[in-house]
Amino acid sequence: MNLTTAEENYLKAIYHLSEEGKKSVSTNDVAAEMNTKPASVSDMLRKLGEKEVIQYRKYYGVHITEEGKRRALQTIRKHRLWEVFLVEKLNFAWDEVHEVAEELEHIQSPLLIQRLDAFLNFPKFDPHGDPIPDEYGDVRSRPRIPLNEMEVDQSGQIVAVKDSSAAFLRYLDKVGAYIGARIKVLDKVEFDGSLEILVDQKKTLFMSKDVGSNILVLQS
Amino acid sequence: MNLTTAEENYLKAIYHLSEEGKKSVSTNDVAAEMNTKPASVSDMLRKLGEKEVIQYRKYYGVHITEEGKRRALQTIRKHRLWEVFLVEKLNFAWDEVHEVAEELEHIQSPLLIQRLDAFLNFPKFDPHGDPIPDEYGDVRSRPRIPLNEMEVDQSGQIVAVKDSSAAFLRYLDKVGAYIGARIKVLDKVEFDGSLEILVDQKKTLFMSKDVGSNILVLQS
DNA sequence: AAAATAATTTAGCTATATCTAAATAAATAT
DNA sequence: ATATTTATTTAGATATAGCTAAATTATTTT
Repeated sequence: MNLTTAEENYLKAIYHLSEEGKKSVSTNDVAAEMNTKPASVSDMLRKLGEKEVIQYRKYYGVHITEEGKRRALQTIRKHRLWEVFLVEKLNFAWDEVHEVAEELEHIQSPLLIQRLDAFLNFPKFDPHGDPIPDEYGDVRSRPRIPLNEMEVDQSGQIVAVKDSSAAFLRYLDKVGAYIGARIKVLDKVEFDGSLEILVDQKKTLFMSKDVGSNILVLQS
Repeated sequence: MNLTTAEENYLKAIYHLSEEGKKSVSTNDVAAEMNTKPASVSDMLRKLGEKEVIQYRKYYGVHITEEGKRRALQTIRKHRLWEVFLVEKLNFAWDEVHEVAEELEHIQSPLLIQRLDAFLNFPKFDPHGDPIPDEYGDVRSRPRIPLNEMEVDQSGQIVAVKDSSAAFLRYLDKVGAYIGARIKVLDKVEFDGSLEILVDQKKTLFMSKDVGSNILVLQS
């Protein structure tokens, strides 16, 4: 049984919301995430329930099923592989890839994805540092902490961002930070939690606690 | 004003039918080409007429407009660039690419196509030997003749096929012919027009007149 | 020129995916 | 425990893209 593009997008949104720890995901949550109206969501939840990728009880929100999770992870896998392709092969900036990947992820061809994966040399993380699920939906994530929770003198590598809005990504680019950059915490201001960071053993960078909390670091 | 995926597909079909020399393209022709019913075509022609990519007079078929031609060629350009990508980078066989390219051609991102074009080194022909229109819809085609119209002892290179059905492409693969192969006509049987061909200065190949008429050759 | 046939269009239906407005259920506050 | 507020669903639209069956127009045959 196949899902339409719209259904795939809803399922992906429900998967992401489910991962945020809540027991169940509400109609309103989904509407906010998808930028649609709750009325449209109700209808879609009924359909997804019938297709058994979610468990839906009217008025009480939804739970994603195992089958639903599997399918959402397939879509996420495709999205992230295309992002790697766009950045590494077509020289897109990492803040330009999301929209296009959002379209590419719905192309139906298991062979295409297999070949793309091989062509890209089986990448394990996308350009934002998010892990790429394997064919079976397994994800190997790296242990990572927000930059602002590191101690002075500790070092690591930027591997992901929490807020991947275009605005934030552009900001990072501007100040010379990027996924993969090697960093060291030079100073933490006790008063406001702002940080002084050494990037790639060259540049010194000042950032607010807020910015720091949006940057995830693999410690070394 | 944008076209939907379905509208793009109809327009492409109308463009191809228009190229076959007829003055105007009929509803039935389009229905046959698109595997839909004439009733559905009537409706779509009305819409495409309103969007001014075709000129539509009820009961008298359609003419594609300049704007329509420009748009059809953009879609064809995208389709053929993706085919090159699938064959050259992802190692697809040339008889496996059509379906996937049919989906990929509808991704909306001028930047993507620009970058893909550059990544592929600005190819001028797709894996079937068909020319790739440039950004402005200009097409440079090579003069080419059907293999069965060549004389004995003449040489050339296979650059395209007329019938690009999967069955025919598989047949060619099986017998060791391919786009790009250098060939020489060793013999033509007067009785039935069948041919004896030397492929890549190594293999000898016998083929019927029918097969020969489906293979297009750039003479040298 | 009328009749028969073929091509095309229209009308009305289905399915998807959205919306607004109204109705209803659940949660919260008094 | 009742009233208010919030969340959710239902009902009824709209738009796209397809279908069948009936109606209409164009073409061909006699």
